[in-house]
Amino acid sequence: MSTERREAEPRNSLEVYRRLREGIIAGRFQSNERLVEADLSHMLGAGRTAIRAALVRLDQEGLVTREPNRGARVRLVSDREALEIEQVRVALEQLLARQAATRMTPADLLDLRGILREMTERVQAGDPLGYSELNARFHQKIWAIADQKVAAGLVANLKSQSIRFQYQTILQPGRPHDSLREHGQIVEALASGDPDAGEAAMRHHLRQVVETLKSAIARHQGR
Amino acid sequence: MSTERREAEPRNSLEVYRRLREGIIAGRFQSNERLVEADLSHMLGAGRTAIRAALVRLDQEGLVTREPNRGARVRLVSDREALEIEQVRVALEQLLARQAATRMTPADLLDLRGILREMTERVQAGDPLGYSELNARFHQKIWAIADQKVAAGLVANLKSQSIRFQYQTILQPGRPHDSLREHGQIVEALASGDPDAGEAAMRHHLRQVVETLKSAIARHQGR
DNA sequence: AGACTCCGGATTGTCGACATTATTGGGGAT
DNA sequence: ATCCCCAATAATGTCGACAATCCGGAGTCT
Repeated sequence: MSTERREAEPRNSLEVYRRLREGIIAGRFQSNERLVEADLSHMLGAGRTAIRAALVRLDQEGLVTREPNRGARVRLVSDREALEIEQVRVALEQLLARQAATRMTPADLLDLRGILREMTERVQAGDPLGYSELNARFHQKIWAIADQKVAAGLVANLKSQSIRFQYQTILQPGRPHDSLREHGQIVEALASGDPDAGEAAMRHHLRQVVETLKSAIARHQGR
Repeated sequence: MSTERREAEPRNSLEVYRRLREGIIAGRFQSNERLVEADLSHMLGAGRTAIRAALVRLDQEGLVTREPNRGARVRLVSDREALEIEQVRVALEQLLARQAATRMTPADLLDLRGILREMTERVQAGDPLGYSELNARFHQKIWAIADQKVAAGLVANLKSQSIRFQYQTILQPGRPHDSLREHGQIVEALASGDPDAGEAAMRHHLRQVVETLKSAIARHQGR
């Protein structure tokens, strides 16, 4: 068990949920680690009631698995499932890009170009982690433009589930360069206002991501 | 408050969850009806603890909304959101159809043709409700063939959320006939084993559904 | 009359205690 | 030594009681 000090009092169950969630996503728990209610209760300074409610939510959200009478653990998503998730992401982000193309304002375009410029800098600086961060912001910006809460919510949730694989693609040699080019194509397609073009550019980008992830996983397994 | 008799004892919280869920989907609660924990507790013969856990789950699932200190209600999905959900469904079912095309066995094809035949009978018999039921089975069969649990799970969940709109399209005059033809095209495309064709046929079908739903909602609002 | 305050009932949120269920480890029989 | 059974332990599941919060209405002041 970790020996972290007891954190400041949350006192309400929503706060507990947020902390646990954040902790899992940030990787402060081992994958598949058991989440014992009493331990968490002590660690977070909240009652078991709040912990339980949070675990139920996280279970439904897919970040945690709970077996009756056997407690909860951090959910370990398999390689296979990570690929499935990425394929769903392809489908959903196509929809979002399509919608974004028809709704984009000049201000949005400026924002996207700004992010793209920063991404270029990160690639030139050889900083894949910084690039990855900007990459996330890029896509989130598109979700915001598309204004489809349902799709955006699902994609965001899926992303949190597959967080363990987040650097599997961008750390492949040569990938940042290609990725950057694909993002440029997305911006241009969206700028044209053509939904089909936006969808196509996004599809092309994310299918590359899927392929890269596939080979990264295959290599990883053969080890 | 409803005056139903107290149902047989569930005693465990999973059972409570299932019953509540089933009750909401079956429409046994008014849309937007308050779900008072004490009432449900008495109605289902379970403790408030179990009720609470179930409500948390249903909240995360999108079937119920909970506001802090203000309790839970059956979630009312707006017309706008129903359209968003249907669009997401288009995206996901395209993926599923694409995958199904590459994985389908002769036995699967026979099953699909069988369902299609029954659907034809229902149309001829002028039985839109029976048709709707078979329609659901048709799509579920495709999900099973595709063997993509993530996508299938999301679609199923979305469907339960928009249950209130389930007959909005099929009850439109002329719609069963068109719908039947579209399903036939889907089967043929899948039979060819071509993923692009499968995806295209499904897209065509579901975009029709979206358009039909859109006009049904518009008509409904102008009333 | 209108707005404001404050009280009482109803409902949710939290806690601690207890019941129930899995797991683990030891002891004995074969 | 190996297997089986059972007790001890640890964790989860459930319940009842109490605290905190919200809502509506009566009463009051302007």
